[in-house]
Amino acid sequence: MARTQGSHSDITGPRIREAALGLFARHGYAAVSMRQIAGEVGVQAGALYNYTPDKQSLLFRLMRDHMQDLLAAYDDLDRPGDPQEALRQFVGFHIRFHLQRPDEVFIAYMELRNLTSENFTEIEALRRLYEDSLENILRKGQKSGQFSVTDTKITTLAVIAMLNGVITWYRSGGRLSLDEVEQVYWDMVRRAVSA
Amino acid sequence: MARTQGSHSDITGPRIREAALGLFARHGYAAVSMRQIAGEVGVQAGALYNYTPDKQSLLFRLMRDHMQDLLAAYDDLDRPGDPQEALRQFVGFHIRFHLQRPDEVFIAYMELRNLTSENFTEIEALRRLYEDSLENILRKGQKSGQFSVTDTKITTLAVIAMLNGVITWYRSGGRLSLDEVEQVYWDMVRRAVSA
DNA sequence: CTTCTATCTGAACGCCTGTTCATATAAGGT
DNA sequence: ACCTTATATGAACAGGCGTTCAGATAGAAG
Repeated sequence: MARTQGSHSDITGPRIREAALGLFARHGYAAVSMRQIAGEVGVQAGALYNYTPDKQSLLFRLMRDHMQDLLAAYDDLDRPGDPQEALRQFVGFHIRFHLQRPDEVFIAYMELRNLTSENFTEIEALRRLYEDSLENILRKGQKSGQFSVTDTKITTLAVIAMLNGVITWYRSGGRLSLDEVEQVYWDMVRRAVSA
Repeated sequence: MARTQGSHSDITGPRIREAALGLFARHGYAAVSMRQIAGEVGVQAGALYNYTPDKQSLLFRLMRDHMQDLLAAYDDLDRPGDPQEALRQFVGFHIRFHLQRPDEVFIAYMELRNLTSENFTEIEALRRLYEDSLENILRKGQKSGQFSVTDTKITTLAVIAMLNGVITWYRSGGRLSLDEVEQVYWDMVRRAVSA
């Protein structure tokens, strides 16, 4: 049979992306086959090629869309002028945004090496944009004397690495609430950079 | 031909592990074939099975040996009694040890999901041991009033995540020396936990 | 009711996978 | 010089891979 009931492009497309997202996150890009993805959607492997030119593009688009969503969401915020407040906002935003999308985040930094070099370059550029927004906050605070950081670039990477750690252990309904987690991390970040 | 000149068990064995280490780190466990590893060593794929029962064991032993080396190296240190000094030592040790073994470190946290569940459990236990040694320092400092951390477990994970970040960007001969990097990170960690 | 077209199937393509094993050979011991 | 044994080859196995495509079908359009 073909074109089974209720099965349309605008339904199958997202379902393929969701299935790929979950499987890539759980088992890794290289370990997941197109047939597995198709199986999860309930379709034959050939049908996937109505929605992606190939497996690589499937991965790339997941990562690109995620990075673009991240940048757009951060851009949408009303950013405080005060560096300390801006940093606090960044920490909260980063934690919450990433905890809402564990699979995307996992893929975005685990599967970089499985991108072709052109695709890697593009994703790296997006990531750099995001890091720059944190670095700008740190530079502003350094200039105003509110922060004291030896090297804004390293501090940026260190802070983001620290915040990313949260997704490896946080489980909703666990010992700490989201607010408490945010508070703990904010305390550490604030003290780590404050003058 | 077989048993080519100068080719012995005690040479081929390590060479296989080295080849696997580099390839797993660069391309990921799932993306590397036994034939690729054999090719790098200069033997046929079948010969690998004189040294490992299967591909999974090759990965597992690399990870287990790394974790054991890490624990042994840390245990060998003369640990200071003062929590502040102990923390400083931990930060320096962690950065230097990990920068000396970028491939092992990369594998140790990227390939966890490719371990069978028994193997995963064993590696996780070793990792926990290492994390515990940091948590003990934090707890001691908290008790003595030198540190002020809301949650020692989270702080432990946050500090390690931050320190691990260094291996993603540090290149020897780059802008900063190892000493400078250590200093920057120590400044951040110290302030992040200090009372 | 018929036609058209988007959507899917199912088989096929050539190639690669981890692993096994009979066979060959070079080194080490006597 | 011979024999043993560790070590390696190279072919084979069954199965999986990403991708393509002719053909089938269901829903939309007229």
